[in-house]
Amino acid sequence: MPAAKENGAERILDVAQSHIQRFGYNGFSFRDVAAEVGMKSASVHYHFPTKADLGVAVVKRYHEQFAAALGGASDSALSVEELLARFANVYLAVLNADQLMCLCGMLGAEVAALPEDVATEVKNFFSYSIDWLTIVYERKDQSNGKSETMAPRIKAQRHLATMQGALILARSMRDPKVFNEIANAI
Amino acid sequence: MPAAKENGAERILDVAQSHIQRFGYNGFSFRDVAAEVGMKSASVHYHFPTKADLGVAVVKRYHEQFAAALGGASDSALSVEELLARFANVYLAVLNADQLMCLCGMLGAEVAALPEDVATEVKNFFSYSIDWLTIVYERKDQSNGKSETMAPRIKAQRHLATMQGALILARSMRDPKVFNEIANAI
DNA sequence: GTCTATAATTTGATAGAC
DNA sequence: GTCTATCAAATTATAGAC
Repeated sequence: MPAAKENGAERILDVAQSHIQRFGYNGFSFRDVAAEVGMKSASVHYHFPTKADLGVAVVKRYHEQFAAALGGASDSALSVEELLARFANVYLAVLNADQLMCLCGMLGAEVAALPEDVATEVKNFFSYSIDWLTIVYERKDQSNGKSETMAPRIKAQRHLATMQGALILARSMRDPKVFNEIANAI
Repeated sequence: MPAAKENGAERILDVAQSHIQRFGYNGFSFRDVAAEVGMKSASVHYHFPTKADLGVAVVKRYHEQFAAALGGASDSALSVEELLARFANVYLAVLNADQLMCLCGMLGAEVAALPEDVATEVKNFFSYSIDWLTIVYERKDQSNGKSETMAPRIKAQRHLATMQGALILARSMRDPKVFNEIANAI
């Protein structure tokens, strides 16, 4: 959520994130970002010396914002259904923004082409997401008494995979409804 | 499946496909492909004048090979379970090859950065995949009598999304097991 | 912090010899 | 069908003035 007044570094992060979500890590340049922010590429290098530095900063900030939007998974004030709905809504906000991929869904696909620092941050984001969902599914299993055959962590992985794939499908089919249909089907 | 003896165009398609699956459309160059094939970039341009031409050819061939490996979805000699297992096995072969993305999963993420011709072929591939899975889920609904609330097409979309997302997760986590766990959980 | 200028490399693509 | 040679543009990155 871009605040009303942002410093140069923040505006660069906003634009860089949007470009990565649209075109991928290899699909944007310092000049692209600089032009949209309203400065020259040398000024972007002042804030983020290398492209890997910029990539790492974008992913770290995204991770933090994502965690803030999700809140705690063991928050007992919310039901399991409310927590999963919140998770879906965070993804829905991403898609509706401008038919964007999840930042880390995009970078996850490209992971073999990323600087190692950036790839590590992407892994951290997914680890966090799986941990969050695992806690929710553990609570779900506890609440309904029947013995579950599938481990909560596997359910969490499947849940996350379905959301990421739904974003790819919706974009590829050029039909945002596809995401909603899949998200509601989970 | 690269045959023992291939002409220049086929070898180029093999290498280009592998590079796209690893690094994405913006992550490979004519020179990269030429070097691995053992020729010069000008020779690649002889076979595929533009990068978009090469991209379209790669996706079309992938689509054909995928369809051949899947076979007919209404093939009554196979059970619904066998058909879904076959679908999963085609994806598994992709991942095991060398921790690759599905070609169209990668291109689907990058769709906003693709030439329109290539984006159209990606959409065709996903339309085909959803149609194939929809037929299988229709048969499944017919065989077990209970009234289903979720339309077969929605189930098909969800199934496909989960497979694509599972490839992203497995690569990002650098753990191929993740794909198997998710695929078995469907 | 932002600029101009520029270096060093890579990229997609073409011309023309063999 | 493949090569050498080359081009024009774009890319990441740096040096130094303001």
